[in-house]
Amino acid sequence: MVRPPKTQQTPNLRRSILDTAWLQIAQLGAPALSLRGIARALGITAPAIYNYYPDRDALVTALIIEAYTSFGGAQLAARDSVPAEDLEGRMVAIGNAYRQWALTYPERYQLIFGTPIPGYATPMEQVFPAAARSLSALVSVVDALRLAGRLNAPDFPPPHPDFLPVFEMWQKFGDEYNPLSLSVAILIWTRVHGIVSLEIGRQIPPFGPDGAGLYEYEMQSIKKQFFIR
Amino acid sequence: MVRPPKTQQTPNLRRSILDTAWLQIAQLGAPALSLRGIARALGITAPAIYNYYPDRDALVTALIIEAYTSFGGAQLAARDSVPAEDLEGRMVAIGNAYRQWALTYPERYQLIFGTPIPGYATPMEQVFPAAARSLSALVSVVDALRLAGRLNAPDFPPPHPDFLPVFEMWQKFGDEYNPLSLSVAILIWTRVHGIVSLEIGRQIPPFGPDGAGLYEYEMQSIKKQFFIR
DNA sequence: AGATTTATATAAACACTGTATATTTACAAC
DNA sequence: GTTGTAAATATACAGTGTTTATATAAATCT
Repeated sequence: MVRPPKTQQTPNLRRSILDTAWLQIAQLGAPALSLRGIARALGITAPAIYNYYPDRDALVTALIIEAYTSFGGAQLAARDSVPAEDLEGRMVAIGNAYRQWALTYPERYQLIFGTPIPGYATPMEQVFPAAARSLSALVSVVDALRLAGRLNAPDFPPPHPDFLPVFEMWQKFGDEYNPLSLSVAILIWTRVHGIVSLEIGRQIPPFGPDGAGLYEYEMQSIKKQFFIR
Repeated sequence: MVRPPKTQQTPNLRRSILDTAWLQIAQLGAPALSLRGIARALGITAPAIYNYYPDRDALVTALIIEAYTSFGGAQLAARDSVPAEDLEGRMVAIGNAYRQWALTYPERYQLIFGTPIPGYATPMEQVFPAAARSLSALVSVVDALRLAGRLNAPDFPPPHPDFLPVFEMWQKFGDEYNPLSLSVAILIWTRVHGIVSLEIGRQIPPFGPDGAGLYEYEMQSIKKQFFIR
C-alpha cells in the first residue's frame, strides 16, 4: 500500500504536522524536535512531510511564526485590556503578559528568542511581520507616552546608520512609528527579556513569595526611569 | 593496527579533545559540536573519546566550566584594573568586559547562558563554583557600595524562601557575601545579559556609531539607579 | 627476561537523525 | 476510459551518539 485511500489519511495534514510538532516541543523541548518523531506520532512516514514543508528548517520557521503570532496576540490583548488613557496601566499589563506568556510556553519562548535548534538560522525576512507585531504593543504605548510629552529618555543613542533601512521598515507596521519610541521600546524589551530568559532557563532563583518579586521590581524601575508623571 | 604505538598517538589527548572542540564551536557554532567531528579532526576514532569523557554531555560540561573560568577571569581582571576606591570605575570596567567577552566569544556565551546543545541540561552542582566566581566580581563591587552606604536599592525583593540554601552556598565563595548585594548583582546581571544576548543573537540592531550606544546608555542608567553619589 | 595485567586504542554494529530518489497508487479531469 | 497529477510509501545514503568486543602497546609483577 503505497498511498492509503483518502479515508485513511489524516485530514488537514499540514495543520496536523504543526500541532504534533507543538506537542513534541512541549513534551521534549524544542531541540528534540524531529521530523521522524512527528511522522511516527501521526502514523505516516517522514518523507511525507516534505510534501508540505521543503525541509526541517521551513517547518521550524512556520512554528516560529505561529509562536510570534500567539505571543503578539497576548501582548496586544493585554494592552487593550486597559483604557488608552492609562499608559502606566497599559505598560504594566503588557509587562505582566510578557512574563506570563513566557512562563506558560517556555519552549516557545526559547524557540523564538533562543537558538535551540541545531543549525537553524531564523530567516528574518519571513519572520519580521509577526515579530514586529509582537513588539508593536510596547512601541505603541511608548509612543503614546512620547506624544503626551511624558517620555523621559534624554540623550538616547540613535540606531547605527547602517540599520536605518530596518528602522524604516517599521513604518509598514502601524503609523505610530517613531525612531525614539522604537529605540526605547527595544531597550525596555532587553530588560524584561533579560529577567525572563534567565528565569525560564533556571539560571536565577525566584524572588518574593510568588517568584515574581524581581520582575515586579524591574517593572517599577522601568516606569520610574521612563515615565514623567 | 588496533592500537597505534605511543609515538603515533596524540599527546595529551584529553586536552586536545577540548581544544579541538573549541575550534569546532568557533567555526561551526556550539550546536554543530560532534564527537565524530572532533575525532575526525584529531585523526582518531569516535569511541576513543569515551576513554576521557563518559559521554558527550560530560564533554560539554567540561567546556562550560572552561568557558566560565575564562569569563570569570576576564571579569575579575577588569575589576582589578581599577583602584578599589573607584567603585563607579570598577562597575564600568566590569560591564565593558562583560560585553567585550561576549562579543569576542559569542558561541561560548551562548554555550553558557543559552541552550544550544540539544538534549543537554547543565549539571549545576558541577558548574556552580565556576559560575559563582564569574558573578563574584560584580557582587563584590555592589557589596563594597553597600558597605560604603552608597547602595540605593529600597524595598528590594527577598529571594524566595525555598532558595535560601542556594543563597547560603554563596558563603563558600568569598566572605563579601551579603543577600542584598547578591540580589542586586543578579538584577544588574539580567540587564546586561538582556542586551548582550539579544545583540549577539542579532535580534536587535546596533546603536550609536560603534554599536555600543544602547549598552553604554544602559550602564549609565544602572549607575544612576543604584549608586548614591 | 618472561608472564601478566592494565590502559588505550580500533572495529563493528545499533538505533537514531534529515533528506533525496524512485515508485506506486488514489483521485480528478478530459 | 485514459491520462495526468498529487500524495503517499519504499528504499537508500550519510550523518549522529553510543555500546560491545577485540587487539595491542605499555606498565607491572615475579
